[in-house]
Amino acid sequence: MSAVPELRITLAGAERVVAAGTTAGQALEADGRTVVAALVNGEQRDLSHELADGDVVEAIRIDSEEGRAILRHSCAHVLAQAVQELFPEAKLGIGPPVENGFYYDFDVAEPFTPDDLKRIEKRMQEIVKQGQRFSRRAVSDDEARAELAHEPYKLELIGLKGGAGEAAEGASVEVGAGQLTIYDNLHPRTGEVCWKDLCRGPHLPDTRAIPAFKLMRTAAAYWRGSEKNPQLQRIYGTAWESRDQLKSYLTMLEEAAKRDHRKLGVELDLFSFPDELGSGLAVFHPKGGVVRKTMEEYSRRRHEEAGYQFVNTPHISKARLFETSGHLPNYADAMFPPMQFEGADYYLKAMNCPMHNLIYRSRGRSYRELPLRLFEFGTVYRYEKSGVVHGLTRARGFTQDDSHIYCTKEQMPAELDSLLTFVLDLLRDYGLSDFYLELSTRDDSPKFIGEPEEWEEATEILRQAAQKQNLELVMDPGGAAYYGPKISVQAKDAIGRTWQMSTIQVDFQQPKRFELEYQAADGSRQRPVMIHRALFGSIERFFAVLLEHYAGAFPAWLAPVQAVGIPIAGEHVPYLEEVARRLREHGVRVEVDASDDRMQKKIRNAQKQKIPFMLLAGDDDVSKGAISFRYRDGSQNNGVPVDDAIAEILSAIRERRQV
RNA sequence: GCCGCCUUAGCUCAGUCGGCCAGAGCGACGCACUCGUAAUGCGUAGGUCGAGGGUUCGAUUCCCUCAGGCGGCUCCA
Repeated sequence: MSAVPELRITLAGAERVVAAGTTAGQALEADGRTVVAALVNGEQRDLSHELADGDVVEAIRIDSEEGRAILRHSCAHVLAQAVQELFPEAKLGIGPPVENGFYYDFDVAEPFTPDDLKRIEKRMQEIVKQGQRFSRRAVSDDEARAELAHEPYKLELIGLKGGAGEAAEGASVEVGAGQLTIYDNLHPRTGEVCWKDLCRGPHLPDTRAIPAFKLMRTAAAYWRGSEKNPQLQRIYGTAWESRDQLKSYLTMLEEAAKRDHRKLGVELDLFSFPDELGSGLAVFHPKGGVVRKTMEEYSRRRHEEAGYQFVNTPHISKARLFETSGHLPNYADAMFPPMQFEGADYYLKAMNCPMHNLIYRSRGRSYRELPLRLFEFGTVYRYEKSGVVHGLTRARGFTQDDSHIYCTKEQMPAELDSLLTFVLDLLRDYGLSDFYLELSTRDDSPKFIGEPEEWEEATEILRQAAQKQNLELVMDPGGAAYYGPKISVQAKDAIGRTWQMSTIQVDFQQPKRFELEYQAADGSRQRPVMIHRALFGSIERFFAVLLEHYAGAFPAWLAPVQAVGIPIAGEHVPYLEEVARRLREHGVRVEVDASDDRMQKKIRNAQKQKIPFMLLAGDDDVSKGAISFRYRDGSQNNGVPVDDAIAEILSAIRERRQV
C-alpha cells in the first residue's frame, strides 16, 4: 500500500493509473464546456464524480445526443429556478429533456402569460451568466421528504420511487431506482445554495455551460399524464450547444411552418375545411381533387396487379354489426352517436372491416379462394375529440385505402412478407424512401382481448416478416390494436419528420366473432386469419404527408397542373394552344396563361403555384417550331423542338420523376 | 374532453384606450399596355369586425355563452 493510493481505470479505451480521489472530469481533462459529463461503466455521471478502481470512463460531449439531453435537462433546472424566484408559490412538477428541448411543469394559480415567459427567460439568462454550480448530494428518503415538504408533487415521486417507469413519462429523471439525490445550485463565489431540486442527474458542471436556449411556449399538461389528475402549466424550451445550432433549429421550424399542409392547401387551392361542415371535415377543390385522383388511380392499378379484388360498402349500418365486430363495446366513444329510425340505431361507420367480413360470409368459401384480398377506398367517420383535430392528418371523416386479407394460418408468413414488400414498394413510388418499421405488441392492459398464445404466434410472424425487410425495427409494447399486434411503416419526410404510414394488423378475433369459415382440402371447416392493412393510412393524411414532403412542389405525375404555356406576347397564344392541345392528347394537365398579365408576372404566378414545367414561346421559338423551358428551380432550356419538349414532359410523368 | 391564445374583405394583416362613412397590400373585376424568364399602370367592387346574448345613451372594441382555428395535454381501433 502506497501513501497515495492509486486507481487503475480505463480511459477512452486505454488503461491508466490515477490518484485516488480523481474525478471523472479530471481524468478526462474535461473543460466543462465541450466535454460536459462522463460515461462511467456505462452510466452517465457528473464530471465531479469520484472514480473507483476498475472504472471505465468515457467523455460525453455537449454536441452528442446524450450531451444535449444533459444540457437540456440542466436548462430545465434553470427554468424552474427562474420560475420559483419570480413566482415563489409555484410548485414543481417534472422537468425532463425531450426531443429538441426540454420542459418543466409547474402548479401555479394563474397560467403563465407570454409576458411572464419573457420575464422568466430574462431571469434564466441572468442565472446562466452567473455560472451557478450544479452540486450533487445523496439523501435518504426521509431527508428528501423533509427538505421537499413544501413540494407536494416531488413528495409523490419519492413515494413512487422504483416504479418510476409508471410514475410519469420523464419522471425517471427526477427519481431513479436507487438512492435519491438532490442537486443544489451553488453561488459561484459565496457557495450559498441558490436553489435545489430532487434530481437523478447528471448535470452540466455549471449554468454557464449552457451556450444557447430559448423558451418556446406554454401549455397545460396533466400531472403524471392522466386526465384524472390536475393540470399543471408546462413551459417548453429548447437548448443547443451553440448559438448557430439554436438558430438553425429555429430556421428548421420556420421551414416546417412554411410547408405546413394547411397553409399550402390554401395557397395552392387544394382543399379547405368549411366551418359549415364542422371541425375535421374537408372538401377537396379541383386541384386537390386531381392529385387525389392520380394517387388513387395509381394505387388501384397496383392493387389490381397484386391480386386484390375491389368491393364497395355503405357508410352507415345498424348497431348490430358493430356489436358483432366488438367495436361498439370497446370503442363507442370514438364513434359518432347513433341515428334512430325504424326502431333501430344506425351508426356511421368508423371502420370498414365488419362490412368486408359480411362479404366474406355471403357464401361458403373454399381454401382454393385463399388468400382472399378485398380492397376498398372506404370512407369512415370517427368522433375525434375537439382538441385533437389537425388538418388532414387528424380528421373526423377520411378515406382509408383499406383492405382485408383472409388466409390460412399457414399462408400468413408468406402473405405478410409479400404484403410488406408491396407496401414499401408502393410508398417508394410516391417518393418516400426513408423508412423504419414499428412492431406494436400487447402489454398486460385489459383492453387486449384474445388468447396470449395467439398473440405470441402472430407477433412472432410479424417480427419475422419485418426483419426480412432489412429496415430498422422499433418495438412498441402496449401499442397494439385491441384485437391483435401490428407492424406500422414509419416514413421520414424531406425535413426529417417521421409519419406513421401503413399499418398491417393481424386479427384472430373478428373471424371468430363473425364465425368466418372456409372449407379445407380435407373437407373440414376451418377459421381463416384476417390481416387488416391500410397503405396510406388515410388518403387525406397521405396527401398531407406528400404535400409537406414536397413542400407543395409535387413531382410532375402528381402535380395538379403539370405544365403551363406562357406567351411572350399575346400573339404567341395560338402557338402555345397548339402545343397544349398536343400535350393534352397524351393526358398532360396543361394550361395556357392567356391573361393580360405581363410575361414576368405569369412566370411568377406559375412559380408560386409550383408548376413543374413552364413552356415559354416568343418569336424566336415560333420561327424554329420550338418552345423554351423554365423549371421550378429557375433554370432554363431554350429553343427546344416541340416534339422533344413533349417527349421530355411525358417521360418525367411516366417515370414519376421529380423535376 | 381539458388548459392557454386567437377569429376584422377571398388571402395576409393594420386599426378602434367604447363614439363621425373600418383601412392597406395581394387576389378578383374593368380599362390601357403586348412585353424573352419571380410583381406594368390606372380604376372599380368587396366587410351586420366569427355567431348569439348582456352591460351602455352608444359595442367591432368591455362581459358571458357557443362555433371555428392555433399550440400543448389526454386520446388516436
